[in-house]
Amino acid sequence: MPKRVDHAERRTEIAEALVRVAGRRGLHAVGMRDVAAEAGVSLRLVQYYFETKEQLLLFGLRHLTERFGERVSARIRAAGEEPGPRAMIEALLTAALPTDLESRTFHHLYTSYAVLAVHDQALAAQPFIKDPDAAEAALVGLLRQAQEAGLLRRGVDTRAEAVSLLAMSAGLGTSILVGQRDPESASAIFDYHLDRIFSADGGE
Amino acid sequence: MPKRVDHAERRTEIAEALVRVAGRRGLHAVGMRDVAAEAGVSLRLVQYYFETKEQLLLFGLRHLTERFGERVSARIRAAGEEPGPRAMIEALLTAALPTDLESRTFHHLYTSYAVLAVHDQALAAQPFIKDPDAAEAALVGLLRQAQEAGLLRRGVDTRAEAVSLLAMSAGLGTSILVGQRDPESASAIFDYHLDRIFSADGGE
DNA sequence: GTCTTCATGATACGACCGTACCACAACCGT
DNA sequence: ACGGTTGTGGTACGGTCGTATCATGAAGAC
Repeated sequence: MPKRVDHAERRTEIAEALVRVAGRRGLHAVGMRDVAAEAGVSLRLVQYYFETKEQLLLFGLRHLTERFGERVSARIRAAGEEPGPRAMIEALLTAALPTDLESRTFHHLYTSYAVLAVHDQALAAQPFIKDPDAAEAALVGLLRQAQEAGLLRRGVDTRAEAVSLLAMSAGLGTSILVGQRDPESASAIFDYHLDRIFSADGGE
Repeated sequence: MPKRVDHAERRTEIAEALVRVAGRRGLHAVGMRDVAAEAGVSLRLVQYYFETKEQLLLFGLRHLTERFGERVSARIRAAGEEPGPRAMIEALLTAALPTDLESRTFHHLYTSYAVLAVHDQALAAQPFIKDPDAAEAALVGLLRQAQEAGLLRRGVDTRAEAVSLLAMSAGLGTSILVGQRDPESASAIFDYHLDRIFSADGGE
């Protein structure tokens, strides 16, 4: 059986098994044996491709964020052939909400990692900083673009609005996750603010 | 030594030990033995006052939220003898930010509990719903009050603004917690929105 | 003054977890 | 052809964790 194997691919499969089982039972409840069983390989192999559990977790986090970033990008592209800035912003914000299983899992695990990162400097060095900064930059870019096109009301601070909308997205996402709020009401909140930011004649 | 002892008081002491050690090392890394050592009692006693670890965690969460609720209330009362609605709202929002050790611990542990609650129905039944709803109601009340006093700009939706501000508070809090943002910039965001919500002549 | 109940200590148990070790089969380079 | 590297399985080890058990001293009840 042992033919040469693509390590990167195997690591990805195992990382996806980690994400699946962690999404089902919670990251705190996941052991190497669970990941091995979910991936359909032996415990030894998980050890083989990831020397230690910490490395597995790190790789899992990176994989999770990459996959979700791609998903959000795809959603934005799917927002229309020639989407206006407002539609793109709305797509960006709602794509980040935990609506279906995949986005729920992402929110759940990303938050789990964030909590761990508070006391684990290896995790703290991971994309908790870089990744949201990229989202913020993208959102600021979209708002600036809309502003220069004259679509925004007077007095709008694009940076402050971008930060606010992303913080709201995170906060509302957690509320949805724990069942306090539903996705529709969160979307309504976004609409409220985009109505406020964009001119009445619409950015669509 | 064994004189009669106040169970409630003892449970509170142990719960505070739990909060302290969980704040230092993370909730996931806390065992009964750690709590016992932190509280200066034997492992057996922790078992005695809390039959099981789950009960300890539940009680710890309740204690944490109660204490923090009192803290926020105190901050609001301290916002001035006869504070305007805007000052009270600002106090409410900034008091919830993780600025010092206690508020950082609160944010950290509350988030930890929220993550656990995703798959633990005993935790899901805890104040994750009730507590933020109370905060939302309070904030809506303050905004309505300001609106009726003519302090708000036209077109402000008090419910939507309350939900947004609280979601922002949660989102910004997490950003601060993981070191992505500092408390001052978060306060600036609140100022930006309160400037927008309140009339130019000020609600102060 | 006994006797029950409360509070506390020490320690043992069983399970699980991450990691390490050992063995071996299959492939590749030479 | 063959020796060394690579991939894989099985399993054992040491530690920790939550919980259970046993024992016992001190305090209140009657």
